[in-house]
This record gives sequence, C-alpha cells and structure tokens, in this order.
Amino acid sequence: MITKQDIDFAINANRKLKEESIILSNLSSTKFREFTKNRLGIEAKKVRISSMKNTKTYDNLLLDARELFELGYGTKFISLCISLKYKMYIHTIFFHKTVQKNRLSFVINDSIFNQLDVICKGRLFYNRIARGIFLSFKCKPLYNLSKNERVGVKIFYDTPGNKIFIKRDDRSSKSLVCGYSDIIISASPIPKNTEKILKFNKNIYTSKNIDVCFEADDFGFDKTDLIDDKNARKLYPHLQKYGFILEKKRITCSDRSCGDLHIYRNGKKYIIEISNVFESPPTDKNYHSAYNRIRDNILGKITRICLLNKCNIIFIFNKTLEDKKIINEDFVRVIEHFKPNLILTTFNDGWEKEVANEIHQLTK
DNA sequence: CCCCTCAAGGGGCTTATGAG
DNA sequence: CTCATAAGCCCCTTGAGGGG
Repeated sequence: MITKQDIDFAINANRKLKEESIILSNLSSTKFREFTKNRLGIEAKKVRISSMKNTKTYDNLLLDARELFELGYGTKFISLCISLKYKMYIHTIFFHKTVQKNRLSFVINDSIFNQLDVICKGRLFYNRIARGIFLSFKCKPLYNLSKNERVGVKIFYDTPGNKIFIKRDDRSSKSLVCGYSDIIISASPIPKNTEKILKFNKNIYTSKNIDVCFEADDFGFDKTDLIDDKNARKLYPHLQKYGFILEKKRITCSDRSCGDLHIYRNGKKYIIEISNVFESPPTDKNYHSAYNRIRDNILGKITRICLLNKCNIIFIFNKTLEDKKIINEDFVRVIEHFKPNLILTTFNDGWEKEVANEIHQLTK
C-alpha cells in the first residue's frame, strides 16, 4: 500500500534534487545513492532487482508500483518513490517493463456513477498549446476548498463518455486547479471517442459538455451546501422536513430558465424560483424606471420558466409585489395566462420556515 | 458569467546502445 | 542475458488572461 506519506516524501526529495539541478530524467543510480546519503541520511542498498524475484518484498514492491501507476504517476516518479521507500535504486526501465501501461482501463467505470449525489455542468476542452484535454466546471464551495489546500482527485468516465466522476484521493497525481473563475482538472486519459471530437481539428478550440458527478460528502460537504442560490440554500433544509428530496443535478446561475431549486416529493417534480426583487429598494429619483425594471424582471422569469419547463412551478417573490406600482395591465394579463403558483413573503427573519410550510400546503 | 486562448516546464514513453 | 544510461519526441500539469 502506497501512502500519502510515501508520495509526499518522494515529492519533497524531487524538490531537493532540483535544488541540486538534478531532474528525474538525469537521475542515475550513483547520483541517487549520493543524494540519499548526503541529503536524507539514507544508505541505499546496491541490489540487483532480478535477485529478489519470488520474495515477499519483490511482490509488495510491484503492487506499490502498480498502485502509483493507477494514481497517475509514470515510470520516473515511480522509480524515485519506490527507490526511496525500499531504500534501493531501481531504474525506470524495470517499471516500464513490469507495470501495465493501459491507463484508460483504470478510468472507465460505469458502476461508480451509482454513488453520485451531485451533478454539475462541465466542459471538456482542448488546449492546443499544452496539447491536452481538460475539464472545467464551476462549484463555489469546491473552488474555495481547492484554493486553500491541494485537493487530489481521481477521475472516471462512463462508457459513452458523457459523464465524468471525480473522486477525492489526495495521493493522486491529479488535483483540482483553481482557474480564473472555475475549477480545472486535466482530463487525461481521454476515452478515444471523446478525444476524436475534441482533437478533430487541432487549430480549432472546441468543447464538449459533460456532467461532472461526485459525492458532496467526499469533499467534506453536505449536498445542501452545494445549492447555488443563496435563498434556495436557506429554504431547502425546511422543505426537507416535509419530505421533499433534492435533485442531484445542481442548478447554477447560468441555468436562467431552470429556476433555483429542483425538488421531488411522491414522484412529482417541483421547480422553485426565488427572487427577492426588493433586496435593494429603489431610490426616489429613478423610481419609475426601477419599478418598470422589476416588473419586467418578474414577468420575464415567469414567462421563461413556465414556458420551458413541464412540471409544477412555484414562484417566491417579495410581498411588496402587491404594490400597485408593479401591477399594470400587462402584468395582470401575463399572470392570467400562465397562472403560476405564487408565494409572497417579506424575506424577514424566519421567512424560509413559513414559505416551506406554504409550499407543503400547496402541494399536498 | 460563459466560453475561449495562451504558455512554461518537466515528466512520460520508447528505443538504441553499451556495460556488467 | 540483465540492467543502466542517454536521448528525443510526446504528453500532462499547473497556471494566467480576456472578449463578448
């Protein structure tokens, strides 16, 4: 079993090697022994690996090497890590010959998708300069987590290549990388069909949408922490008490026509859209334009969401909506056309409790 | 915000060649 | 025959920046 300590030790040693201008490509048996003796105080044995065949150590050593390969490391790093762990230099060619080289076989895994409880929208894209394919997706809590610490992950694909599962494993060679505003993970090894789509023309940047699946728990979150909308995040725990179940698919602010919260009860799906339209009340000066904007905003949401979704939809708006300044003729006609479920609230302390109860009553 | 673009550096993989 | 080393191209990781 390769531990995080084994790997960190090797990473550190590699750093020290670089201080002496030795990169792994230049590491030789002599340099390794000199280095371990002088910098680490380790006396490495001089052993011919072939003489160890059929010993327990040899078997363990190979198991460790295979595990490292599965974690995404290559022969040079494996050579360093194993050499340090077993205190004897073993050249890269040995691992090249003994470790299975099909990385793809480790990452195709359909059954792992049974565990997921969160799905986010992601994209795979090809980076022409780096000549690699990468995954990019947004998830605020994960982004903040990986900003503060290295979050190692393994990735898995389903057979059709439409979904990618990320599983935390801090030993992995891959980690979540904070991009400009999103999380980036290198997506290799890439299933062949996906690779074809993205590398079809190397001069054109293309991307492919993909579902990013994971378990919230795996990264230390509750799945309700990952609800994107602030108000929906407050409301859901109270709905949960009434037996509503959160959809796995995460709604982000980019899904403008999807509402804020998707939940199920008794096999029925409900979409909830929450808008605190008076969060910052209009000032006296632009009084009229402000109310016009709010009216358009509300009508736009009602129209889009009602038109594009085929399930029960509940809108939660500010109670001030009853104000005559919002209700004009157009407003009345749109409301009469779509007949949306409307719940009005003050958004004062404790609103989420009252609203959850209203939703419960409304959907009985 | 969404989607796209650019980049450095070094390990990964493979093979030839020679030493032990 | 086994193992070590070097060399070279390929690929992966990490990271930044910006237009619309």
